[in-house]
Amino acid sequence: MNALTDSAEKAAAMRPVQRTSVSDAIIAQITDLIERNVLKPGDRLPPERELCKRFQVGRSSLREALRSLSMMGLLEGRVGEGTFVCDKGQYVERALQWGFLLDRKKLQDLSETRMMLESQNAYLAAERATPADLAAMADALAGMAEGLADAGHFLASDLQFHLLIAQATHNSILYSLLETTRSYLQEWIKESLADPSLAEHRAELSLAEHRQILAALQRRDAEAARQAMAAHIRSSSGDLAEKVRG
Amino acid sequence: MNALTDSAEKAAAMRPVQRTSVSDAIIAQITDLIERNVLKPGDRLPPERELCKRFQVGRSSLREALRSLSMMGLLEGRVGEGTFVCDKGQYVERALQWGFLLDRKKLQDLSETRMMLESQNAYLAAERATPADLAAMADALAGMAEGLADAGHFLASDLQFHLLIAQATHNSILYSLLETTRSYLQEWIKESLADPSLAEHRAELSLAEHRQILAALQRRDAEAARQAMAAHIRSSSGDLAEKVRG
DNA sequence: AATAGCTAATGGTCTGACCATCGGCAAATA
DNA sequence: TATTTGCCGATGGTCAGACCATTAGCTATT
Repeated sequence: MNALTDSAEKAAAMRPVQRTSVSDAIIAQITDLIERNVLKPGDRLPPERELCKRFQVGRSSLREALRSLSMMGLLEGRVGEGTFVCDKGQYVERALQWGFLLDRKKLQDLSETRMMLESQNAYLAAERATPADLAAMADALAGMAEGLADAGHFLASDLQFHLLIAQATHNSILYSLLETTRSYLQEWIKESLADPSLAEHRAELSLAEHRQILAALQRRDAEAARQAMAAHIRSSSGDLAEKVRG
Repeated sequence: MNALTDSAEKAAAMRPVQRTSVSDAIIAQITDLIERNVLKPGDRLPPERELCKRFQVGRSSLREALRSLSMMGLLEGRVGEGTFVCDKGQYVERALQWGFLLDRKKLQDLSETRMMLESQNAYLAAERATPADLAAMADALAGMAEGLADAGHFLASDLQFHLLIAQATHNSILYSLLETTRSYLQEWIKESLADPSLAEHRAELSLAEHRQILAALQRRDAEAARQAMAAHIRSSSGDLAEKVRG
């Protein structure tokens, strides 16, 4: 054995050297620029070939960095136009999305999660919704009433109503989570309403349930809003659950 | 004006073509393989040059894909050895790198989201926890009691207790969400406990609160469990909230 | 005035090359 | 024999140059 490897003190004294990859360095720089607001949302970056000269790196390394930043939702590349800073500051939201990207297929779990998010959002929205928020919800509800015959129109207004509630919480993360879970379930929701025998009855019932929710929100009755939303999801996902099991 | 552009029907009939980039296609394929567990954590991918032949793409595109996957914490490249599939835990570590992107509003939102997840998980856990789950929680609680003096030990057991509750919901998505939100807040939680003047008092208080939660879970009293958890989070995040505002 | 065609700029992709590092093996060494 | 040293092939990391598809903006034609 070497004497050095035996000496815990000396071994501790020399740490592994810091080996930073070129791409990581570029990522760090650009991220820093965005964070310090030197690069503002919507701004256009210099062309790749010029960035190569500035950073003194090859185009491969630069592109790997830009690609990663695009994947994180910080940048967006458009052919023939340039590379732009994204306006949506969805850093965290995007990351949370990755979190359960791997074990989807758990429709049941997802449905339960959605129910919890929706009802809790209703609770918070009752406390925080501005008059403008409530007005927008009323509009969406009117849209649903108009679209009773048109499934597409009805569903769009339905979705909008739920998203408006999430928006009224004024919590971007809760909104993003609901949006994501909802988007995963959207396919099945569509299918369940595609059945013409159920559609009409369900649409009317759904409309009534939404009215109750909105009424609770307008009364600022958080607990009632939560329960109304929970009841709505339960009733509307009943067919869905059967479909999943069948 | 062209007649076609005036015709809403015909315009609606032809949608924009789907232009999928090569890298995105590779990312989708590899992600899918990992999801379906064909590629297990620790597995080694074929060399880049061979992947190029298999995917029939250039090395640039392949590397941009691998780079993005590495950035998301799914893969890890080691020079001279190969590219390996990460276990899911490594993802959090990478994600923390972006922790500084959190502004105050986001931090508050995240904290609120966590509170909602924790309390709702407690509710569900009260209904579903198995005897084994409850025993594990009791162990974690004992660990906290042991570590009253050792902040590191205490915090570890604390975290474990909360994760065990999430696990007891037997809902993988809720667990994953809580795990992620928690990991983001972990460093701030650490900071707030780092203040020695507060630490001792808070630790004892925290222990008592955890005992109440566990008691509610053992009684299968879902509502009590939720409220106990909510109270705990409120009390333990009080200092945190002040730190954020200051 | 509107349209079609041209041109330059730009991101996307491919190829081939070189480098630094790592694992393993054989030769040299004690 | 056991350990160390040096070498070699494989592999990820990086670079440079080229070509392609798309886009915006300009120009000439109608």
